[in-house]
Amino acid sequence: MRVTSQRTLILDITRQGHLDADEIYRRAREKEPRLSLSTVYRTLQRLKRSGLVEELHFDEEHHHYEAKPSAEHYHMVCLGCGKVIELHQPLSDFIKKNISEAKDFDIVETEVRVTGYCAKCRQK
Amino acid sequence: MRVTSQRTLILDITRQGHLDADEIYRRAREKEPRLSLSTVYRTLQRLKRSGLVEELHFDEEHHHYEAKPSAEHYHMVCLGCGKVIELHQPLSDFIKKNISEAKDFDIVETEVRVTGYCAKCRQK
DNA sequence: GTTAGTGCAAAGGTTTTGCATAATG
DNA sequence: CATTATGCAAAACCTTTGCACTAAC
Repeated sequence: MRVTSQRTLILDITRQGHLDADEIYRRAREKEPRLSLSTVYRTLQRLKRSGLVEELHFDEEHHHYEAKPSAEHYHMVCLGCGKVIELHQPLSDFIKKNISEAKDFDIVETEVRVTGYCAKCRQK
Repeated sequence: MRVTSQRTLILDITRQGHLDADEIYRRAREKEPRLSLSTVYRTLQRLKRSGLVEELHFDEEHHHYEAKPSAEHYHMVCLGCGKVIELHQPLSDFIKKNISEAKDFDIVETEVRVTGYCAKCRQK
């Protein structure tokens, strides 16, 4: 896998949080205006396969991406305002113990997505 | 919300497992050949909002849907063969206790998606 | 130099929308 | 009968692909 300026840039941007492909594209073009959207998609796929980037599935029609974080965390999506809150409670130990033993399954990744209402939206 | 033959049919099919919109469409047309794909999409959205149907996010580019099950369960997706295994271990109690207290968040739904390799694919 | 990656434009697939028609309560 | 849902066709949207060109190793 070759190191190109585009790949470095995209991976860097991916560290800014959970962004969708188009947002990554827009931010990347500020630094490298000739970058194409296809390269963004191709690169994200590659980074995902090589395990550097995680693909997230919120409730919207498209995916979001973020650099695979060193510290395990999950996401809560508010149905009221769309805000995404990061969850730093580790769950994977619990899930792994509970599941992989019982099911003989080799877990590579765990995504936990909780939807509901945040404190502010609950009041309304 | 009106009860129409299309809605009843779609909700019924949704009970056959986690299906994508197109598969639901194909199965539904066997019984009601004049049904349109737009109705399938519109109906799934409505059923989702009213809480009767759950939208699942596997690794593919499109969503899957299933009737909200009475018994809590989650999904393991095998990266080797694509098989989806249902997980009947309840996690939500653990998650709720761990999360909603700490974060003041009102949980409506929890999706847990585990990816990895099933017993067969692990051997290869 | 050979191979892999990029940009561009075009195609592919899925989902949404506008509008006239049909069906529900 | 008023209102909501449907079917159809077209549009919108996101993502992928083919190909000639460029850059990395």
